[in-house]
Amino acid sequence: MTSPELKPQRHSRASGRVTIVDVARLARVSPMTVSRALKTPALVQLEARDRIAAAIKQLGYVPNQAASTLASAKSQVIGVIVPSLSNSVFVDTLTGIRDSLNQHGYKFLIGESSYSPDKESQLISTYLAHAPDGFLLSGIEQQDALREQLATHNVPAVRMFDLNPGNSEVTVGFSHEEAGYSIARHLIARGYRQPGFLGAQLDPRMMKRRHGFRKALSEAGMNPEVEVLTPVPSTVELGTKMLGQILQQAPACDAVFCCNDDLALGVLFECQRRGLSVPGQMAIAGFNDLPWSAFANPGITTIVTPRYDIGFTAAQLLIKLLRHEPLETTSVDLGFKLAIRSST
Amino acid sequence: MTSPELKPQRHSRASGRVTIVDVARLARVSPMTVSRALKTPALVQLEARDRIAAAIKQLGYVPNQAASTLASAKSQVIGVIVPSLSNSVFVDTLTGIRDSLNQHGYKFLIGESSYSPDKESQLISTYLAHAPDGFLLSGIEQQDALREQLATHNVPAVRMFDLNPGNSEVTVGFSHEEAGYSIARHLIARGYRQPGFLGAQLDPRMMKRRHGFRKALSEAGMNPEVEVLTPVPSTVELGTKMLGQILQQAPACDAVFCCNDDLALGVLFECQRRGLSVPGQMAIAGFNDLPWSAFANPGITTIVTPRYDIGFTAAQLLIKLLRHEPLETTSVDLGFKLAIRSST
DNA sequence: CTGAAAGCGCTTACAG
DNA sequence: CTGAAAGCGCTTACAG
Repeated sequence: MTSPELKPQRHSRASGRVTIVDVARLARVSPMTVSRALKTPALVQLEARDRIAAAIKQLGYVPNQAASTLASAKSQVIGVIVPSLSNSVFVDTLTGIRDSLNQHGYKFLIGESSYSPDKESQLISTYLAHAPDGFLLSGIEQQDALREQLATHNVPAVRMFDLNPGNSEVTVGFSHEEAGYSIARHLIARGYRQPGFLGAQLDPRMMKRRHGFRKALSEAGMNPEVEVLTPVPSTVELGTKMLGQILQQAPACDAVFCCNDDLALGVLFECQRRGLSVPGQMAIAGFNDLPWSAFANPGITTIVTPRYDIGFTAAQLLIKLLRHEPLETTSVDLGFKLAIRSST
Repeated sequence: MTSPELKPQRHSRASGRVTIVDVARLARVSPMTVSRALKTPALVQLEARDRIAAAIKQLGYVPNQAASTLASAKSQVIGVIVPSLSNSVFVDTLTGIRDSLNQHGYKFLIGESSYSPDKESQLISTYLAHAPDGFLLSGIEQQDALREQLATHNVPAVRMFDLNPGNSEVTVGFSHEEAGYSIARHLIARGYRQPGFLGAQLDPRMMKRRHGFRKALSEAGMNPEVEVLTPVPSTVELGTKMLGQILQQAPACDAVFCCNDDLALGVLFECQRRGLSVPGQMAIAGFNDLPWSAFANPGITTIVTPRYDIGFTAAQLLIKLLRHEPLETTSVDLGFKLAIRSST
């Protein structure tokens, strides 16, 4: 006969995983002391610390982040939303964010909004389930519903790539309008008579660059209406097509400002194909200073954007917010640089 | 006198967050039924389901992923490690992974190993704290310690970008050696006498492409020793420099195989600058078919790699593994295509 | 400097 | 189809 005391065991849910309790037992301390040794070692006696370290190593202990998040209501995760990963501009920003967050033990979840406000809101809803400590968002044109959602969940956010003076939302970027303005001023100073604008994607920041560009032309008494706009993403291929389109519209066009360098590269290739000398018959200016721009033939005049620094600075500001440290300003202008090269 | 029963409340840790209990109360069901309505709605009566949905909406309830992960030991998170995010090849793979995982409710953590096995192991250790359900790794040359770690934690992994026939590790990619071989065969068939090799990064897959390239030259009785190798990452700028280096080493070199298209673009610009006609005086072949390759002037001959499909397929296989479904094969060869254009 | 108790918000494993 | 109880592995809030 089997013992009637030997009931089948209920609720056996052990994951087999090594836990803080196992480490504590081996190191002959309480679980609480192991937790302290990991988070605030200064509060734990050196001897105990050594025994704990040895036990962790021997057992191959890895802390369970889910348990930590649940108990502390802090996830050490930052949600990052960028418009696109195919655009190396945003990858550079992610690198800046990573370099900044890694120093402070934060991880990040990367989301790609494809420039869609709806998708951005949706991603943020999904990420909220992971209880992120904060968000890094792209642009300043978020939907009201999104603002409410962030406020309800009490999650701080920093906006990147634009400026937002006079607004309480923390923003890190530069003035796209001024950048477009300065390209136009440069082309005017060089003596081009009919500069045109090539715009893709048509996101808000691109439209601001366009606005600055048109403003400078108008101020100089020149025609600001020479342009080709399309909502599709900018690529080299698109640039090759847009050159033909703008020349058809304005045969006298002698310079183009491309809203991104990949468009500019496409224009350059197409000029070569058509036997148009650059900058003699067609000047080309781009935007962002992508890695190849300086090495093209000829080198492409462009706006150097501080995208790595935008990511790094935005992350630093977010960490300050999380620590409730005071900020000097809510709108950080990192500026831009006009790089004049042989294409204009 | 104040009542002696009114003790100060201990252990008040309420986060203020809306929980499943709040939803349950409002919907007049148990928390368990709310949980079921979310995960397995078919098991919940339609009326209850409607009341729960209304309560969720009214309260703005968002499930706490940390609590779910802790209770179920399933995180719905996949760890993805790629060598580099600056290389658009891997970004395309991430897009494929995303398209595949999103269908099944998984999120993913992206790590960048910078082609370093040490960094890869380190990232995986960090990610293990998040209890990922699985990993998608790049390459087949992982360290033994890493294999052990994955085995200990019982986390399945799929390798990407290479082949691994006869091995039990699941791998999705194509043969880099065959790709290098086919580029060499093409250059030989076109009549080039002294093809050279330009290699950057020197990662294992690049070395396999080189091996295939050299093998074809040797078989044809040609000199396989014309090459420039450097461990730095491939860029357009690097390509402009490497052309000079290989011409110095072998002035008769009349064709180059670049281990990546950005190198090829740099070579093209430098040829233009030096007045070398392409392909007349110098033929150029690249690798990967980056977005601009077809639109350069001339279009660049290259190997079209199935990088989106690699990501998509690898994620599909991982999901099968997680569901303990049988796989037909452990090494999936997605192949490659030789795109012959005007540069060769 | 250390530890016992309680709780974070879910899901598992039952029982009905 | 539904629910009460227990537990996942940590950290908080005390008390010493």
